[in-house]
Parts: sequence; C-alpha cells; structure tokens
Amino acid sequence: YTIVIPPPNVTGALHLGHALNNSLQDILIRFKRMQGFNSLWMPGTDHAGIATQAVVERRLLTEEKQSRHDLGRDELVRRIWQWKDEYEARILGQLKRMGCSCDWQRTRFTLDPVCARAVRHTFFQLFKERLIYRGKRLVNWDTFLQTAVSDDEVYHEAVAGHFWHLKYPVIDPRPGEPTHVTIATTRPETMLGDTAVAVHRDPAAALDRAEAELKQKLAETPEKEREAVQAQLDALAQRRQTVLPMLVRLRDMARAGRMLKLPLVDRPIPLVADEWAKPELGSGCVKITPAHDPNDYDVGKRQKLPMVNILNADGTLNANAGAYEKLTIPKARERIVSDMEALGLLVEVEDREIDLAHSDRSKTPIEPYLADQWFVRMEQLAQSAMDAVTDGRVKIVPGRYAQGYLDWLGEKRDWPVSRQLWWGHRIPIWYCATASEADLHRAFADRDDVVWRRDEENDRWLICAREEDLADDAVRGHTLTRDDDVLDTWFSSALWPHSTLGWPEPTPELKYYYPTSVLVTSRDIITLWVARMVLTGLHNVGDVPFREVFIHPKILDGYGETMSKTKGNGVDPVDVMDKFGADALRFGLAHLTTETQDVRMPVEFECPHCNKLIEQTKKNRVLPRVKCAHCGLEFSTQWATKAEDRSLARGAVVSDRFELARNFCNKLWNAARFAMLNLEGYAAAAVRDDELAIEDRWVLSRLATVTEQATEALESYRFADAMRSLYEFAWDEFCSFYVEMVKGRLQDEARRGVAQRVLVHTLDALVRLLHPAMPFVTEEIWQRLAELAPERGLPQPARAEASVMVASWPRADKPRQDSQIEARFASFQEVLRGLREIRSRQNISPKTPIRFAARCDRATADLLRPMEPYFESLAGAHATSWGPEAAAPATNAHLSLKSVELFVDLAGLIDVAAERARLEKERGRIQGAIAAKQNKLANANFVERAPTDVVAKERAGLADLQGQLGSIDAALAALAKS
RNA sequence: GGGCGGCUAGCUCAGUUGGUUAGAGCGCCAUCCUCACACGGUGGAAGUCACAGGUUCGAGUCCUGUGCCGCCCACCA
Repeated sequence: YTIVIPPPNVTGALHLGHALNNSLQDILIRFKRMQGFNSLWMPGTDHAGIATQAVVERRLLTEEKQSRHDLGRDELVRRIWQWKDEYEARILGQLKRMGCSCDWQRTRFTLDPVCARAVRHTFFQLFKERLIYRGKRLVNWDTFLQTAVSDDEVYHEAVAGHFWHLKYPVIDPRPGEPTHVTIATTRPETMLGDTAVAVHRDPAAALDRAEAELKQKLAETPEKEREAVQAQLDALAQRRQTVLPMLVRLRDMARAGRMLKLPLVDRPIPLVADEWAKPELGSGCVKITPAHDPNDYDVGKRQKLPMVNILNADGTLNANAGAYEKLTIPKARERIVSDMEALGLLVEVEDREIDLAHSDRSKTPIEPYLADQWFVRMEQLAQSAMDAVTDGRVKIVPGRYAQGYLDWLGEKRDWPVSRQLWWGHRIPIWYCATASEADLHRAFADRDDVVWRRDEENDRWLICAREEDLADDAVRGHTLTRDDDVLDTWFSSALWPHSTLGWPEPTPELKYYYPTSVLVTSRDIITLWVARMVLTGLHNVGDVPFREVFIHPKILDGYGETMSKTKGNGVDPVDVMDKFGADALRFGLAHLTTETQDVRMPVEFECPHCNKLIEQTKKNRVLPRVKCAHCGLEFSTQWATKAEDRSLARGAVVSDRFELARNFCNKLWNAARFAMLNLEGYAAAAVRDDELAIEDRWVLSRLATVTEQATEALESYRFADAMRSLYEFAWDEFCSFYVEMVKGRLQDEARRGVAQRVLVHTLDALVRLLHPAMPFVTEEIWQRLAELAPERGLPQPARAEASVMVASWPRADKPRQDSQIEARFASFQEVLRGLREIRSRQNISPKTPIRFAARCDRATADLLRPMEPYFESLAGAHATSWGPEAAAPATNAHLSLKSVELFVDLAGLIDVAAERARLEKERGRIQGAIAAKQNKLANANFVERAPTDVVAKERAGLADLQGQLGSIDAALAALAKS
C-alpha cells in the first residue's frame, strides 16, 4: 500500500491545511498497516523550490542589497540549500509531533541524483519524440526579484495609478486628416516597444453594440443605479458626435496603410484596424506593444506586427530602448513622461484606480515580456491522462472532481516548462551556432544519449544530452553553451511516483510498489500535479502512478477565506498541539473531513496572561504582537520574528473545533484507566457465549457493527463517518452504558472474571480502531494494558502485539450482531431516560430512591424485567410492576414512551405544579401530532397510493398517540383530585 | 464569462436510497465536585432546513429558477 505524499509549503510554517493532509495520509497508512499491508510513504516533492529561491533573493535584495547576479549561481544555490535544511528540520519536527511516521531520508528533494536522472531521461525522451519544442510566451517578470513567476503566482490588486494620455504624430498628414493620434497608457515606458496603434475596424458598429449592451443593462438595473447607467449612455451618444467621425477617418487611414511616428525613438509604426481597440473607451485608439502585454501580443500575431522587447532579464531596459537603455522601469517611466511633456506630446495625466497584476513573491507589479521558452506538446500526453480517468484506471474521489480534471486536460494546452531561475533542474540543452551537422555526427557518433535538432529561427543547433553534461568543447572546434533556464518544478514533481522508486532503472521497488495505491491531496492541485503525474507515469512507465486520488476539503478561516501566508490567517498546528494535544489535532481534523469542499475554522487568540479569548480579526492576525482586550497585556504571535516580540509570552491560536477531539481523548483515557483499575485478579481465559451477561452481548453486538462501519468508511475515505461512529460508540455506548453496567459485576468476585475479559477485549478493540486517528493515547493505553492483561481477546485469548502500531485491525465479528439484544437496549435506554427526566423535572435528588410501575405489553415486559438491577444502579429506580396490568400509584408522575408508559410513585415527593405544567405541555404536543396524523389518514390519496406498510405504520402510530393522550388526561385528572 | 461547492439551532457542522415529532459538538439554562473522567454526569430550552415554483399521497432530501457567500478556471471550455 503506497501513498504519495505532497510536501508542505517550504517558506511558511505548516498550517492546518498541511496538518490535515498529513494526518489523513498517516491515518490511512496506519490503518492499512494494521490490515496487513506492506506500506510505504513516498514523501515530499519539493514543488515549492521556487518559493525558496524567491525568499532567499528577496532577503538578498532587501537586507544585503545585492542580487543573485552579484552572488553567482553556485553561491545562491548554496544559500538555498542552507535555508532548506533549516526548514526541513523544522517541518520534520512538526510532522513528528503530529505522529506522522514519515521517512524523509530516502528522497530529500527533487534534486536528489536519482530524481535528477529521471528528469533528464524524461526531457531527453520528450525531446527526441519532438514533444518538447521551443516557442514564444509572455512571461510574468518580477522586476524586483529579477525572475519570472508563473501564472499562479500572480494576483491582481486595484491600486491608485495614472493614465497617461500621449500623442503620436501622424507621418505626412493630408489635408483634413488628424495630425496626431491620442492613446492612453498606465505604463508609458512600454511605448518604446510599440509597433502599432490600433483603431477599430468598424467603430460605428462597435458603438452600436456597446449602446445596445448599455440599454439592456439599463432595463435590468434597479431604479437607484439607473442614473449612472444613463450617464454612460449619454456619454456614448456624445461620443458619436465627437469621436466617431475621427475614428472612421483613422480607420480609413489604417486601411490605406498610413504610418505614425513613434516619438522619442522616431520609429515609424503602422496604424492598424483591429477589434481590440474599443471605440467606447478613451480616445478609441490603443497602442500595441506585443512584447509586453498579453492582449497586444494577440493583436501583434493577428496583424503580423514585429515584437520589440525592451527589457533585459534583470528588469532594466535594453538596447531597443535607445537612449533609455540600462534604466530601471520606474526611472524610465519618469524620464519618458517628462520627455514627452517637453515635446508637447503629453495631453493629460488622469488619476485612476487600476487593476494591476502583482507578483505573489515580491508584492511588486508584474512587467510581462516576451521570451523564448520550452514547451511540452500536450496533445497525446493529455489524451492518455484523460483516458486513464474515463476508463477507470485512475479513480478520483469524490467523483465530481474528475470533471475539472478532464476539462482542464481537454484543452490540451501546451505546457511551458522553462523557468528563469537558478534553482532546480537545469534544462539539459546545449546550443551551438557554428557547427555543421557533420561536426555533430562526428562528435557524438558512438553515443545514443545525445540527440540534436535544428533551431531554424535562431540558426543554431539544439543538443540534448541524457546522461551527463556536455563540455563546452564537446564538438571539436566549436563552443557549446548551455541553456540557463531550469525546469518548472512541476516537471520533476510530475515524475515523483516513479522517479523516487528508481526509474529509469527497473528496480525491485519500482516493480513492487508501482502503481501506488492512493494520492491524498487538496483540490487546488489537481491540474497542476495530479494530471501531470498521470501523464508522465503513462509516458515513462506505461502505467498510471496511482489507482485512486482522494481529494480532501480545504480548511478556511472564520471568514471563509483560504488560509495562506499572504493573508496571515493560517493556524499553526503547533499551537493546536500545545493547547489540545497532537491526538486531538489529528482526530479533530479527521472528524471534519466530510465530502464537502471546504471547512470553516473560526479561530481566536488565547491570551497567555489572563487566558481569555480574543477574536482574531483581519487586522490583528498578521501582527507579531497583540494587546489583550481584557487584561491589556501584550503577547506574541506566530509572526513574531524580532527578539523583542519573541520575548513576550506566546498567545496561542485556538479553535473550539478541537475541543470535541480533546475531550474525547480525555474520555477514552479515563475509560481505559477505569478498566485498568478494575483488572485486579485478571486471568486470561476462554469465554463461552453462555457465560456472557446481557450487557456483554450488547456491547459485543455494537462493537461488531461499529467495526464494520469504521472499516468500510475508512476504505472509502469517509473519514468523518468513521470518526463519528467510533466517537459515538466509545462515548455513548462503551462509557455511558457498558462501563456503568459492568461496575456491579466487577465488584462481585464470582462474576468478575468474565466481566474483566469482555471489558478488556472491548477496550482492546476500541484502542485498535482508534489508533490510526489517535496514535499517542492509544499506544500509551496499549502499553499499560500489556502490563495488566498481556493476553486477551474473545473467545480465545491471545498474546497482544508489542505495539498497537503493529496490531491487527479488528474484524467485524458479525455473528455477534444481535438485533434482539439491541432492541432490548433501545427500550431500556428509553425507559432509563424517562426515569431520569421525571427525576429531574420533579427535582428529586439523585440520592433519593424512587419506585415506578411500567405499563406495557407482555413481550416488552419480558424484555425489560431482566434489566431491573440496572434501573436500580443507573437511575436509582426500583420497578414495582411490569405488564399490561401494571397499576399506577396514587400520586404519580407519568410519561408515555414508545412502548412503555411510566408511572413514578411520587408519594411524599410530588411537585404538583411542575407535574401539571409538564403534562399540559406534553398534551399539547401529542394533540398536535394526532391532528397531523389524522389529517394524513383522512387524505384518500395517501391511503390509496402510499405503500400499505407506511399506512399501517401511521395508523398504529395514531392509535398509540391516542392511548398516550388518554393516559395524560387520566394523570391530569388524578392530579386535580390530589 | 464558465465550472464547482455552501446556505439546516446563537456558532461550526451531520442528515445515507424521498416516509413517524430534523440530529451532534460548542455555547446557553437547571442540577450534581456520586468511588475513570467537571476536558465530567443528568435533564432542558433553542430550527419557517436561503427564497420562489414544480414533481409526489408525502420534499431538508428529487427537478427548475433566483439570491447571497466562497473556491477554481478563464477573454472563446
């Protein structure tokens, strides 16, 4: 049984999302191990490697004021390793505290040589099959960190910004033609890369469409907001007069192939007609910078425009920027605006809120630029991964997530795999512009681990080497240069299930463990990782990487937001463990793992000084220190880094959602203590069925059922269901009833033996069942039990395993399931509850004994009569009579139950007012129920069409209720007399 | 814009194929420090199952639509 383990995020602390993931995996591993499977963890790919580099670079730039370019590749990588070692030690400590039996020794990182080899083999093979190719792509360039960031590391934020309205002169304007075209931009420096200005090909029609849309909107908007829409409509109408004629003219000029002069660099650029220009916005014209804007890139492709990149890889302007070369973007922006103004070409500066793409890493704006990148052709790879899911070789649980997976793959969008980083697997490609093909043949004649291909666009060879790096002079008389880029971390992560097992070598591990059993992960990673693992597995090994994928919920904070470092709303599992314990953390998380997609986790700070709770707000959750609203003292949080903050007492982040689990751990521990305190004279021996007391047979019956439920639930990843049945069995049945009922026998020397054996057996089974979810408490109980009762079990005792970790998972002992016993207990519990209720409502002290009569049919009487001693011990109630003729005492409290009417003798005890109030209320309730039933039965449709058993049930229910009503009336009458 | 999920007690959530009077934990009220457990026991109060239609003898549950919250993907799925 094999589980692929995704890693926790590298730069932050583990938060509850990671704790959930790791806990569920460890629950499965322990569960399967107990079932006798040979299990293997396959821990952590380092998909967060990029984050590490970014954090290190950010430190360098802010604290040491130097960039990676100053530092050099080797030194940067050395620092990253150092950072990662610190990080790993911390994460390992946390996982260990959580009880995760994760072994990270074997495969520390994806840069492990074994994995590195798998990466090169894969790249080589894809290159050879022409599934890897070189193409162009706009890259999100983080100018601060001087790296590209991937699409998912970009977030959009509205910021206060400017629209600069600029004028470009028309070359040789004819009479009547405009002399200038006005455009607006938020990034004036990109004008240096402009290769066209666009105007709509049919401005009148576009305006018509915009108008129609606005009218539609006007009709739909509520009265209040209409004014604003109407204003827009008016503006549009105005525009028809003022702007439209000019746009039509410009459009005609564009068709005629007229040119503009790009100021500052004096480059002629065409006026083009393209629908990207929006006549309803701004001047109606738009500058086109294909190398620095995604939309413009599309226009550039459509209009076959040149693409001028003005950026260097370090975020400064390059030679294409002419006089502005080497300036940083902000400096260039400043200069260009003032230069344009000097030329009289700056029309106005408009203040506006703009939606700007930011880098998640540095929090600075993104400057996209066009770059050559490596791509993986997805057509056939994606199809294979889709087939694996549609034909069921990979099962996704819950099934609804399969749709997203298929839809995403269905696009078959090529996968850009190159990244402009220094950390990661460097792309095994060398360039050579000077050699001839014959030279290459000569150099690599006897090698099948080198292939090459022509790069026509750049007039050079692309040489891919599989096994080892090529020397600069590998081709005699020519120089090879290696590609600087590294591969997307998902490229190596995608290989994880087979690369860690030794692929491409046919190792015994690969043979034994591949395909693995299950991947447990959260849904945001389905496309990034799951899909890619499937397709590389199929491509490389020829089989799927895992049989099942379990997608667990995401943990959100109290506001329903995803936990993340950026927001600072993550809950540190260490806080939870400190406050509630590791078992409570794990059980609690498993207990809320339902099939829904999210789980909310409202959290509070606990003041370490006065122990009061302080609401966690969006403001205070990111602070390193917080002032307690109750006692006024300050405490530190998980964000404290400075010594002065850290010296304060730490305020834990707590959530009452773990209280249930903590209390449960405590309950189990105390129940175990009780059992062990009562094992005096325990002797292991076989137990015959006829020796079993009623409660023994009942608890064994329930145990069989619960074992069955828990097993079934865990096998189908219904963690919450499993936890719920175990919780209820342990607390409501084992503790509240079995333990209470068995107390008497444990005091009785003659009956003690069997009671002890059944008690120990049940506890033993319960501890096994709970072990995966509560490893620490259960192990402790197990070890202590081993001292008192090393041999235990029903019907034949056997020596217990040395640790519950290697104990076997209980089998549901189905022959023990006894519906009759369970029915008897249901009645028993009902009567017991009734007796307690009467005691409570009559305010009778628990110490005062009471007597009661129970009116019921003979069968029920026979069933309950043997339980008499338990009514005495659990409710302090003595039964005086059972059966249809049971007489009500002169003064009594009455209660109608499903199968029994209870009369508690209240001679000398009665609180008449309380009893009357209670009876009146009861009467009202029953009358309501009777009316509902009578209505139902009066409905001819119901009687005719509903199944006969349902109708019969209704009738019986009605009769029963009417009987109860009679009794209540009688009781009320009796009260009136007294 | 598309897809997915949620809306059930003050809070956080269960509710299996439609079928008696819709459940749990926390919180609240009352009571009990009873010899495993006050992180406990016992009892209680508390819900127009988001809204509007529809199917059905019968709807929290099935269908259609609407609203709000959230997530994912994305200018054409």
